[in-house]
Amino acid sequence: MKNISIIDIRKLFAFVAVAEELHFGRAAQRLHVSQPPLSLTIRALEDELGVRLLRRTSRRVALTEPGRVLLEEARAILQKLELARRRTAEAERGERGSLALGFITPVIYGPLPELLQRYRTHYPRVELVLRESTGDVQLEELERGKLDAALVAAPLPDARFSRLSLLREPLVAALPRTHPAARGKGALRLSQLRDQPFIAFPRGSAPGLFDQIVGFCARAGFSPRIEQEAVQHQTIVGLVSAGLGVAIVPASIAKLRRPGVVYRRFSERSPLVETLLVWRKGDESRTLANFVKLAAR
Amino acid sequence: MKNISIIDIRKLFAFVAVAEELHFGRAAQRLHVSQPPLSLTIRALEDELGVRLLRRTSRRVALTEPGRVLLEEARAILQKLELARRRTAEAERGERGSLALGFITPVIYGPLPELLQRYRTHYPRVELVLRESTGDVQLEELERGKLDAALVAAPLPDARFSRLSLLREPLVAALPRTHPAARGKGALRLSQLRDQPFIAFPRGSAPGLFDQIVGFCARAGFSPRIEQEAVQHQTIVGLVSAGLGVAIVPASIAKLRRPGVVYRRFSERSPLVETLLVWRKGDESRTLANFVKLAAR
DNA sequence: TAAAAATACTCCATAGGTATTTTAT
DNA sequence: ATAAAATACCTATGGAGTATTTTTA
Repeated sequence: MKNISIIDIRKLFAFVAVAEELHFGRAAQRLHVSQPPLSLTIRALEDELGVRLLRRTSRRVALTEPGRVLLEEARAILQKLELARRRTAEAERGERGSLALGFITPVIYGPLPELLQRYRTHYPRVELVLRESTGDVQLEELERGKLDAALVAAPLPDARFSRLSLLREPLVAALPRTHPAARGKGALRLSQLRDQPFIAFPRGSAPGLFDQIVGFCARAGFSPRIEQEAVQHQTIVGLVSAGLGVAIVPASIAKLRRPGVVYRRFSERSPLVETLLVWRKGDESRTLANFVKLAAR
Repeated sequence: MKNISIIDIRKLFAFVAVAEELHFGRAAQRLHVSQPPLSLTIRALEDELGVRLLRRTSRRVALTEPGRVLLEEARAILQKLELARRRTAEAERGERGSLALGFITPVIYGPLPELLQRYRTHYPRVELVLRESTGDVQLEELERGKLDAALVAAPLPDARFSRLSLLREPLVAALPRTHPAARGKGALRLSQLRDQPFIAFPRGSAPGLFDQIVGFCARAGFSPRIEQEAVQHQTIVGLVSAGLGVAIVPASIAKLRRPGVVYRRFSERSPLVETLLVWRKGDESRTLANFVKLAAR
């Protein structure tokens, strides 16, 4: 590292002082050094650049043209150095940096929007990188460091991660407005849907939730007759509104209002669908810590 | 200067190497130092910033969030340092910087425009600062360093300055189109203007030129009868076009075409009006030297 | 001749080297 | 068991000090 061809900041700092004072003695006082080493420092800088920066006589010191140019550059560089220190400190406090966050689709209708908004107002200088995908992919990306945190559905197959429960919500029925069961008031008995055509998502895209729904039906004494499959809840609700069948969805999906669709809660005790915030155990990122803290209220 | 609280560039340089290699050993090779001092350097940087920049295990090195932020800042700073060196070198060659140039009004119709254009195409990164004023003010500002060069009329009252003759031109007559002397072809005899009302500038604004004009008339056997005064040649020509009198002006003013004004050269041998480029003796500015060289063709 | 920068020298703090130990996978 | 970072210790370069000389307005 001897032969680093990079200008020494100490020399620049000294040069700025001399260029501003136009007097070696006063500049030396300002820098808390004696005058002779300061002269040597400036001389060394000039030799290094191969340029005369100051015209000196014993009566007056004046900047040359290269000196004026370097003065401007040097001031900018010194300022940038201070900025770097400040920004690094901000990053240390989790006020600057980036946070890669994965999520599964349904949380768009659940806790995600408000959480994001809250975080962005508290930490506006953190760049949020959002990635939507299925739960298994997210745990994989979390492991590899491509994500810092993820919003997924419980249960978590894996003990490698820390977790925080964000939401526990019951299942509700989504019914075409024309459906007989849509007419009633209050709670609906799940067994009423026994022989209805169901619309659901393929088990692979969210096995936990799928099993909860099927299990709920089983406890009500039937196995749902699934006639249509769609990956997105948005699509499922669309098919319901078209009268192709009924669906069982997490309660927060009811925010997805759509003409022709009626939501009703069940009189049976519904299993609770849980949304988890998960992150790598032992991850010391402060942006992450701040996000988790905000998520926990 | 011991207690400068400014981040050491060597440390930043070392950090960038480690952050890019994510391996102390390889980074040390790249920097041509051995590994132990590099570890100490990074440690010192971390202590100085009060921040952990790298998470190290004996198997892998990873950036922390503050580390990522500092890496970005550090790269920008190192780049800016190289830029500073380049720009200083450019200034040394006179390709960057500024040049303050004073001039008297008439040179706008003379050598100034082409000279400026030529200079700007050769040295586009030099900032040209132009100041218009009278000759005496310019010599004063030149002396005080507020100007680097000036275009003034000869003779120069002062031997303190270096000079270059840019233009030597004769005097011509500016006549109202309706004037009898405007009808002739070829040269005009100055003595024909003996009893005409003259329009001239006050002597104080350009004594040299004024005396040349009056002396020219004296040699033709008369003293001009000055009826109107105007400081600007533009105004003088305007008054001529209004028929208020005749004027004697440097030949380059004839470029100032105006309906109702006719210019004619004199048959008598006209004194030559000289435009000089002047600058401080011993001024070593390369921007100035380049300007002078271009002005000399 | 006087104020200010340059030169001459001395000293020590620290960058950098080598040898070795510790640590985590 | 091994690769890699940390620790320990040594050396020497160069940054900073004091005393003095040189320079020019």
